[in-house]
Amino acid sequence: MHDVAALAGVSHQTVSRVLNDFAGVKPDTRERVTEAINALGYRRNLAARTLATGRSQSIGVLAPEVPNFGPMASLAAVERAAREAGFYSLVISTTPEPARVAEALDYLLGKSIDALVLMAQQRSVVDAVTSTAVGLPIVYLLTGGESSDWAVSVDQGAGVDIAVQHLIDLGHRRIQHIAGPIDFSEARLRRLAFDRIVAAHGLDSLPLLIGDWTADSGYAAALALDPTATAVFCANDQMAVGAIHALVDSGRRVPEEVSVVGFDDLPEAKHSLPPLTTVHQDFEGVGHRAMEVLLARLNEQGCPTIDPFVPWLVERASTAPPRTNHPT
Amino acid sequence: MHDVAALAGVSHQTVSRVLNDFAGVKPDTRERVTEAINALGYRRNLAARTLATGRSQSIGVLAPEVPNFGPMASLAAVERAAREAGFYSLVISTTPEPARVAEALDYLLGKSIDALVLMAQQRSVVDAVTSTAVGLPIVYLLTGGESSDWAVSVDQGAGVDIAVQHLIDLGHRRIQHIAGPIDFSEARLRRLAFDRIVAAHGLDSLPLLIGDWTADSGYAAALALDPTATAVFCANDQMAVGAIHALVDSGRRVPEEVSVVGFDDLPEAKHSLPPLTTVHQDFEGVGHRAMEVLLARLNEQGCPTIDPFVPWLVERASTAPPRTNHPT
DNA sequence: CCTGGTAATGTTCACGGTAACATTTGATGA
DNA sequence: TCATCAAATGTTACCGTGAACATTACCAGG
Repeated sequence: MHDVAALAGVSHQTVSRVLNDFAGVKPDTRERVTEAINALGYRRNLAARTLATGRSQSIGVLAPEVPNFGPMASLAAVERAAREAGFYSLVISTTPEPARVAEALDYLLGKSIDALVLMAQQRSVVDAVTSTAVGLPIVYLLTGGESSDWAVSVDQGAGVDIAVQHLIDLGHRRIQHIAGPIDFSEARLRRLAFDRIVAAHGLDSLPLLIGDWTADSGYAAALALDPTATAVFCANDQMAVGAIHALVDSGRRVPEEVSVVGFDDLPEAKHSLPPLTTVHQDFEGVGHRAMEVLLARLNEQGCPTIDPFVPWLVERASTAPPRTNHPT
Repeated sequence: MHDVAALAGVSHQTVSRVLNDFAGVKPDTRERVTEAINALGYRRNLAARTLATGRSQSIGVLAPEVPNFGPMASLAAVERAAREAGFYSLVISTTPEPARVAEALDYLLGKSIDALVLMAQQRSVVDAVTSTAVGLPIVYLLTGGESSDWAVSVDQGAGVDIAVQHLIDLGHRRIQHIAGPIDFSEARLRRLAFDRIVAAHGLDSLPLLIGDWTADSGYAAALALDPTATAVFCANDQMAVGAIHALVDSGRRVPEEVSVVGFDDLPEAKHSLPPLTTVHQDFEGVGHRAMEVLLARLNEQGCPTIDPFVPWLVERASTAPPRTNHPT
């Protein structure tokens, strides 16, 4: 910066003023400085800037390490919104072990982040962070609405309700659930909601199947499907795709013999065969909203209520009335 | 740090030595300092450290903004390998416009990154970077092997060859290609390789169809498929899935009437109906190798040859001999 | 012509670490 | 006992920027 100042014949502070768009710099001075900057290919040192100001103009994002479509879409939206607001995002992905979370958090705090977006699918991650983080605005994402303050979330219960209600409306009474890993908040919430609505309608309770979000695990789980079940509600689309494959492999037709519902509405869901009936979540909306909330918080504007996003049903060909109940 | 030093009754420099694991600190002094650190919840300021040392112990990663599975998998591998080597990764994703790329690069350089991993799917991005970046070790990823120096890549030509050869071996002679966006190096390379092998075998050249990597675009492209084509080679799995959907929708059976081959071998490819014959790429391997190369470069160890990864064919049910050529 | 005031610019210091060098401490052997 | 030397620790300067304050330039009005 001093080189630039020397070349432009001004002090380094004037250069700083030009860089930061301060008023009160004569146009021709400004131009001389700009020229010098370009001539020298000067680029300001952000570490020094951060050190001097105490702020880094960047928000930390603690993200899950497993790159699933949903979190990635939300993450991308967060990053875009951050950039549009003049912030850079410092993303660090971590597995949910407390030690790893603490380490990641240490790094982010050491980098003087101005705020934190916590994309935590597991309760343990939230706990690890809340026990550490201090004096920073935080917004929670993907927690399934468990922590109420400053949490942007999708109403999982509502999503499950419309999906299962759809099956019930079609006439299904033996519906089985393939859940995600139980340590995931979303998996737990979906499972609880499923149990609740099944009980509310007095349907038979079939054994719970558990997968790990992958299509492979959905395939494996569906092989163990109750032979009398006429419908499967899968906790995500990938498992649903795997389940359909398993059902077809074992000679059961979808949707004629077994209906399958997914959750997420991945871009590929509509091109699966049969096209997958599923619950649409606005991943990008969640990410975008999270940044809105965070910015409001940074500007000290109170943000009283954060309504959860309400997902909706996308009805496709993987669901149909059960044969057994409604013979043609 | 001075507070810590005061509490432990030593100088700040001794604290620094403890933090950096320097030899020559008496065990009990070290312990006192450690205690003081914990007592005060002290965390060192990385901006100051970076400013003082000139290095940030972090490598910048310029990644594409569209979160496709492949790049994401490679990215995750890069991050993991970086962390294992004691580096943090500073990921910034950008669209390919030169201005945006330059901006992203500016940010990374301003952050004093020690090296750069460039995940560039488009030539324009590579150009924008090479015209700017100076004095930094760079490794190129996903460029399809176009820039020869320090580029880690998958041999696209080999992948296309095995895929198309497979179709030819089955007896297909009218094979159409659904390519990705032509500004993507990978799309271009696959298309060129396809043209080459088709010409080499003297097969008929059918009109080129172009998609944008999405299943939707694959669906749209396949609707325009040549009626006489007996096989489609798609530049990625998502478009292949969309293509199968379109073919089935228009009453053509897969693989009985039309064979479909994809590229990438996404985790879901094997659960598509019919399971997708495709070319497997080792995305994680590429990411991992990129970091190996980068570390070797940082340590001034010459890294003479970087062999491209060779993809392989995964044969599944979406391909079969053509009916017309080999009537049963 | 001088005064007052504002716009433009310059000077100094601090941010929180690390590196280089300076100093103190403590053990060893003549 | 003291010289010697290495180990342990302390002191000082500096990294590149921005904030606060100091200064200079310039203009208008009495």
